[in-house]
Amino acid sequence: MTIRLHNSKTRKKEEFTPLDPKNVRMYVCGPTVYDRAHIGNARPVVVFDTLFRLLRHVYGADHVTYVRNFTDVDDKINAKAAETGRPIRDITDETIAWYHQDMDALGALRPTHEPRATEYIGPMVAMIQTLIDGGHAYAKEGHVLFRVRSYKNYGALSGRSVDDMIAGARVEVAPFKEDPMDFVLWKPSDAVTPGWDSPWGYGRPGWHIECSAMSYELLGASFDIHGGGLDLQFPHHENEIAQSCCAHPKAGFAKVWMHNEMLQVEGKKMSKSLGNFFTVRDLLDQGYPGFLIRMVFLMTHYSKPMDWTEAKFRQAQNELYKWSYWLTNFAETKKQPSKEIVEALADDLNTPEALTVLRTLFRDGKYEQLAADLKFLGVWDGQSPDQISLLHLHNAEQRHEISDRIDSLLRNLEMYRNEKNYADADRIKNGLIEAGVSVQIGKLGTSYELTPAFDPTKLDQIK
RNA sequence: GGCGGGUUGGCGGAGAGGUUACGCAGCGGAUUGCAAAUCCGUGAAGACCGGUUCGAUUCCGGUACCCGCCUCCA
Repeated sequence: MTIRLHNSKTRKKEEFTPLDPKNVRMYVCGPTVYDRAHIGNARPVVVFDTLFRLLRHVYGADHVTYVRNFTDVDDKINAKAAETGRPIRDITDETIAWYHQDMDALGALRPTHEPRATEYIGPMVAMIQTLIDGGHAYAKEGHVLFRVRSYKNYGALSGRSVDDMIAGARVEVAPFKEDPMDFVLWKPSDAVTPGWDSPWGYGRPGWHIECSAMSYELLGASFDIHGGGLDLQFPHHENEIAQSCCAHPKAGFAKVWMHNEMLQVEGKKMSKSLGNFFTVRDLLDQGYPGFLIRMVFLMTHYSKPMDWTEAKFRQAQNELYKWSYWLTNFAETKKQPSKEIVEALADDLNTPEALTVLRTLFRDGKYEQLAADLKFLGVWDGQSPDQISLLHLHNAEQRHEISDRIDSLLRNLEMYRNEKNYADADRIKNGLIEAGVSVQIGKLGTSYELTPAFDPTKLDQIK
């Protein structure tokens, strides 16, 4: 099995060859933990979880190490602490727990390691010292700055030159900077901001150094894949490369860089002011099942901008709903994923192609394989049609009541049909259809399915 | 202003220099008391302008529009 991945660094699709097939190593930039993850935050999680699943399948579950960090020292967290009066650790612990709940719901496997930045201050300080010793960084006025001009390849990842960026003239020019593009490795803290003692005084790390330090500690100076959202390509990843490559000049740092494109909502950039901002938790609470949210993500290739729309969700729901009727016996299947689905993912994570594979399996009646492939993708894990369609019904008691009500209506419908009283039969049938219940009248009897449009309140209007 | 990406049929969305993507919706048929479901069949595209080529939606250049980053908002 050959995996091919688009490498942002070379801008080409390349054959993936692990440095060590017994230990394939991937690092993905994780969240800053100050609030619930929004829907855009979830895209890289699902994208790289899909890659994680593929790598585990190809190289073996015990031969893949996936690291995703938690940034738990950050000015947004400090601001939240100041605003609420709560200790920082409370806020970050709570947010991490939320993150786990929400991402678990999307079917994302937990990474092998989820390091917190605050637990790696020592390695960060050590790396900063190495950079200073090597002439790549300098301390000034309690700050330590990375000397961008000392790394000749700076800008290679994002296709920019230092001179072009300065011409853009939007960089902060602080008096303690030798060059406007130099960025902070360490900055001073006051009495109310979190800080640690260091050779340069009491302070806290800049944003970028944590990923360089933690990837080094957990994956080594060279590893296979580094991922994250496209928005991180510059400056974050560019700075990571500069730091890591200058601190460990003989190593290659990440071989393959992968960036997922951004997410929009109903055709617009998600923003609080447009009112199209929502969190994963908002969707889950409204009854959008996590596995369907995941399926919506898989409908668009990771390298393309993705639009979250209600219509797209409905499409995913309808499709999975249709399939789920044939999968009830295969909830526990141990069948391996099909060659076709693995090949689709191996081709630069072509998840839309993977969905086409699923449709072909369905069309050909290969239901157990369909179940196995859905499980492999993390899109379905034995959910019944009702769990896919009953959006707003969470409690079993309600469900039971509704099911009794529909059964009773169907008994009346059958009675009228036996009497050839088609007027009354149609009245009930149309009422059920109006309520979003799909009615099937066959020679052997009458049955029904709840469609995604099901609205229980409309059942009461049927006389 | 600088850099990067995108633009495919009514909608979603891929691959491939030349042969049906696929799904949804539509249309026709089988079936049905009528429907639904199912099955069979079917129309529909490649932003615009040039270039390369025997041939381009697929390669190259330009234009328009959209998006992202350059501002520690993913």
